[in-house]
Amino acid sequence: MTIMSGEVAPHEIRQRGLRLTTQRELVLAAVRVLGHSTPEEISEHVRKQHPGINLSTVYRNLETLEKAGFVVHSHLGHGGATFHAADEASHLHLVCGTCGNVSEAELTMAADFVANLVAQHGFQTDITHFAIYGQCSSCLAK
Amino acid sequence: MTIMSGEVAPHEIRQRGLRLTTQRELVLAAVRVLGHSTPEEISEHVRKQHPGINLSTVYRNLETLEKAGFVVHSHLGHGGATFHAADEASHLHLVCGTCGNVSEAELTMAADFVANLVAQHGFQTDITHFAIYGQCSSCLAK
DNA sequence: CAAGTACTTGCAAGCGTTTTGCGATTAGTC
DNA sequence: GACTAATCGCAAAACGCTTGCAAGTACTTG
Repeated sequence: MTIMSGEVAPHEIRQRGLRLTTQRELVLAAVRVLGHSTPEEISEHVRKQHPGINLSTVYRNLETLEKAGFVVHSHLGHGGATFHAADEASHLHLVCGTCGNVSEAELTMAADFVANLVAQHGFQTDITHFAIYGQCSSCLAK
Repeated sequence: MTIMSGEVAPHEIRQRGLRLTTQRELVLAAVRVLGHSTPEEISEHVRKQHPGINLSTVYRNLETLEKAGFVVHSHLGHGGATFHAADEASHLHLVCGTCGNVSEAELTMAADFVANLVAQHGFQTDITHFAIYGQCSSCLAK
């Protein structure tokens, strides 16, 4: 098995006090394989191996897995949340309000900004959680 | 009438090519009075003067008023959008993921960050559109 | 100022997403 | 193997917002 399979070691789930179920294992594996993905996409992916899984089970497992620190969610656009593995290298999400495109930027771009907020407001920012909204270069050019 | 009433001059609506209706006038006035507010809150406020207004009318007017440049919306939390007057002094919104509190910060805090994104990605940011997510100082202290 | 037209409204229904109540099932424990 | 609490699937509901439609109204025009 390659890393891309999103392999889940059974004991890592139990180690954090969660029960190991087929559904939970597959939801975590799907998040790891898919990267940023919506609950809907995750459930579609899981259904390839476990056709019967219910969407509400996906939601409940995502919530449980997030509490246990396996996954995190962020808000990229105006729609729903997307989930990704907690240990996945994170980045900023630049959402273009005109064309809807989502591009990525290095976290270092925001380092000073984040430091400012800590220094002046005592606020510890997770800059990846919400999208950065604006206009992309190609839409600005029009 | 004081400024706090959110007074709407009839001709300012017509000047931008919109028809003047009681509902439209009251929706704009409500946004000006309430500051950041959800469509639901806006409709409740309007109903004090015009009980019959329908929520869909509020949504449609917010959309129209936004296109005409009277109001803008932003995404502060995980729920729906909030609206405020377009000419209201804008600021960053710091949303605490633990206590849910929303505080404000100066736009200047993000000036370098915004400049970076333009310089390196050609991306013109509206940093006020989505909330800045993290943990506030009092929640961090716990 | 009366008539026409395009815009706006209220209502009801619909839509996509997320949550919840509940009884049945199952994982982990003794 | 039996017990108990967690988890599951299902159905319904909640939520936030949108849309189709017929009736009503603001502005224009003659």
